[in-house]
Amino acid sequence: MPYLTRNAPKPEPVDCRILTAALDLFVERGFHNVSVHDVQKNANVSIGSIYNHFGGKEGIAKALYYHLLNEFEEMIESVVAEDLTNRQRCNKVIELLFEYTESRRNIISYMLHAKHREFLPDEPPICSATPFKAMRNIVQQGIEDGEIRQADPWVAAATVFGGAIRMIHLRLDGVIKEPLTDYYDEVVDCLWQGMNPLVLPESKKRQAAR
Amino acid sequence: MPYLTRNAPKPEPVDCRILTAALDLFVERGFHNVSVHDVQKNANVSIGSIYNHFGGKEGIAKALYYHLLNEFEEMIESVVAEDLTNRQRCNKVIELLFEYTESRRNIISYMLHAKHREFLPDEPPICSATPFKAMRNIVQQGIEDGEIRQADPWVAAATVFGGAIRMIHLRLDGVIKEPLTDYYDEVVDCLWQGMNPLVLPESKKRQAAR
DNA sequence: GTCTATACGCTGATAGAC
DNA sequence: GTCTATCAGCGTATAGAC
Repeated sequence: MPYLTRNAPKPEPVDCRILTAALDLFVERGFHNVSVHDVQKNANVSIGSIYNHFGGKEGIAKALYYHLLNEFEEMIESVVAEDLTNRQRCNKVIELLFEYTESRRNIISYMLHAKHREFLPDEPPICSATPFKAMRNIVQQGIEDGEIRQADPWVAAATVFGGAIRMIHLRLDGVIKEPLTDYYDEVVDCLWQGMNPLVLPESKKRQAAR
Repeated sequence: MPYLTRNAPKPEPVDCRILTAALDLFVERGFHNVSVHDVQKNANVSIGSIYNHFGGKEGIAKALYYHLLNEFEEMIESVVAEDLTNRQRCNKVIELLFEYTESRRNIISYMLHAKHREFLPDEPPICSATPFKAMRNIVQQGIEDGEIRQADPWVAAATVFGGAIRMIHLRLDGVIKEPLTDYYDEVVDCLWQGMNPLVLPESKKRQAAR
């Protein structure tokens, strides 16, 4: 199931209906503002089914989390598998994240916004989960291969993906009105070239030295 | 009250005790996992007082939000008031955000993590709030003055502050172990110079062209 | 303004028939 | 495995004394 996508089988099984309904509701209202009854109604299932399948509301959130994390991981892995430079891999990841923010908004929103500590008490935070580790690895490899500037691993990864992730947040919050894909080229340009002006006016050069 | 700081008056008034207790609890457990009784106990106040002062749990969250937003705004404004280039202002904002992530962790955490849509139904998302607007303005001014690379306003602002904000998230989640202030220099370096290696190996130049 | 005690609704969860 | 009906507990909010 590459790239977070998955052509759902025609007759959606019960599990799937529950997860889909829950995802939509969780994203729209927030985990704690959704009751099991809400999910039940939206999924056209009985409460009993929900408890049979997932053992409760937390169970749903948990399953959803691991499922999406897994799709996310496969997406990254498929990028790593391609024959690209690590810099190109970074760009590809950003491109895909932007695309999926547009086409599968709720998936991205759930993974990004959800405070997993609230329903996965002793789970490590999402930033240390494998897909994010894989993203850091790409950057790290890029540094070792001389394609990417030498820098502390955390700083490098945060710089490479931070701007894009920020754009995604702004888009999800409805602050940015245009599709993210429109911004892709400029985002990667700024990312690799830095925010220094191409030609620094003489008058500013001294002050900017700092 | 500059820079998010405020030397509290010795005998803390009731309102203040409630807000402080609520902030700590909200950050630690999440808004929905905190009951009014919890706040009451932690603040050494009665439930009645809470309802008299803030009208309920949402009222507390709301007051807290506006209060901190205000402090945040004053912090930005004080930076704008300084006699600096806009680039230096950006750096200063990042520096201060890093410092306060270390010294006043909960404030930053509340503003960054809290899903305000959940208790402020018809409030615009925080990213469009005035302090963030002010940050974008600094970048915009920098562009117009030729200190900062020409780019779409959203992209420029996201690139300038995205990496730093990402670092803050990682630090708040406990993924980064060292104080953020240790990373400041490298973060701004990467930000302004971009992630291209200073010397690109010949072998990579062709591929990296993309 | 502050407090205690109380009411009421909602929600997560279970029991038990089919 | 699926469903309906029902329970028990928590959490918000209020009433009313001080």
